[in-house]
Amino acid sequence: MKFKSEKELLEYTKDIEGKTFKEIDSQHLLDTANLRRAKGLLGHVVESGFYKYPLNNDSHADFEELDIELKVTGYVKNKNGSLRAKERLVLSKIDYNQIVNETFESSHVLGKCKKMLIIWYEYDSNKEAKDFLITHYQLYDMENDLKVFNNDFEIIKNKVLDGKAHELSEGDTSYLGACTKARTSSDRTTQPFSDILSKPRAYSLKNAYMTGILREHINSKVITLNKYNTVEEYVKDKLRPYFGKTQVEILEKIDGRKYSEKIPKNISKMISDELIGKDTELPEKDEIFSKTSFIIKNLPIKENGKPIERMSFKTISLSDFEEEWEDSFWKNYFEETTLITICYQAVNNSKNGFRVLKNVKKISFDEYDLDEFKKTYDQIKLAIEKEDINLLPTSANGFKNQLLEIAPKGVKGDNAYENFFKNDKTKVSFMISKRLLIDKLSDE
DNA sequence: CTCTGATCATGT
DNA sequence: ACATGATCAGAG
Repeated sequence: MKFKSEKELLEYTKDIEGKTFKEIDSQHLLDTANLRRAKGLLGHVVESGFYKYPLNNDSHADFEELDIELKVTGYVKNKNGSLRAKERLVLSKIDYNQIVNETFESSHVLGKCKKMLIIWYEYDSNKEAKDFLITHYQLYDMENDLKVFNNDFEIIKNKVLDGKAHELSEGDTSYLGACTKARTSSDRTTQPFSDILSKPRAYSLKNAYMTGILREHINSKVITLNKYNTVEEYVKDKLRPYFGKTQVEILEKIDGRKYSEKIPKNISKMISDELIGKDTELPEKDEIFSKTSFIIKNLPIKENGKPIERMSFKTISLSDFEEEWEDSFWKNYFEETTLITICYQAVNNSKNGFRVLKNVKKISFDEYDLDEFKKTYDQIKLAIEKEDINLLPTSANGFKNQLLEIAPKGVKGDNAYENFFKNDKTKVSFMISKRLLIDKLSDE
């Protein structure tokens, strides 16, 4: 079937809403396939069954005459009813040897994926794939976020130019990710400015971005112009007037109160909440926040720039460890998230409250980090399996060169590690080790 | 000092 | 009432 115009294509596509894959599978692809791991199969079903296209693997856009690429992707319903993309959307492969000669405007990925018809279905772990329900479709155009894409593209390109393709991480960028794409985990490829072999990667629209555009589509929200290319840029902009000032000075400037006596323990957090915004308010402040996964962090550092503390993350619960690492929440979390770290320097070993706003650092995790984190994850699985507190990878009890630790959390009188094994009373969280932080902060 | 379990202040 | 982000504080 050929379409003469976008309008015609969209008109035809209307009928797909409300259908399950089984209902449109006129080529009976679902009958023979062994589901579950058959990636891309649902896309093929839509392509051949609904649009009556012969299956192709060439590099042309699916609706070639319109330069529109077809993408079929899932979302899940959160407990509170909101929707969230199930996965990142993988675009074309990154050719490390080519990217260095490209701009985003001239790139292969933009050529193929600038406009996409995205078909959304509701993923439901209790259903078989053939029964997933298609509920939305949208014509998506990268043009709307071109500034951010350009910036992301340059970040990826620059890493390759620096001979650091092997250090790429999805957390490096805002919307356009460089996700791993290998047939096997040992698959490696060359890069132009280093002899180190690198994991093959593909461009992707990051999970948080997909969630952003889905929600935008459903709420038909008016697109607010976004002023910033990265969260880091936003944060630096907001903090600009305060660099070189102490925490107490900054807070006094903001709220007019004096803090000479008792310093609130969370003074850095009070400042970042006020100047940058509380996490829940951020999506309204700038579009960049509703389409990226990031965390604003505060960190005290010494005069030599090294961290004074480890960095903590939210609590972990038993159910987080049911999956294998590859499919786990935490792998995805560390893979995709960017930590925007506001550093306060302890000049003359000054105490909390009297440290000076020094800089803002971006931290993301690469393959090496994730492989190390896996060890911690697997160790926790083991501890759970054996129900043995002593096996938990704490910093004291863990293994050598551990980058991800677990640490207690809670209130006075808690017995944190004991509680971890009682699902409903989690009192344990992840912390990344100082060693890793030192490494991350000294980058550049 | 560093290490590491414990605890605080606040938000939801 | 409990999770979160972050610092505190005793041991060594």
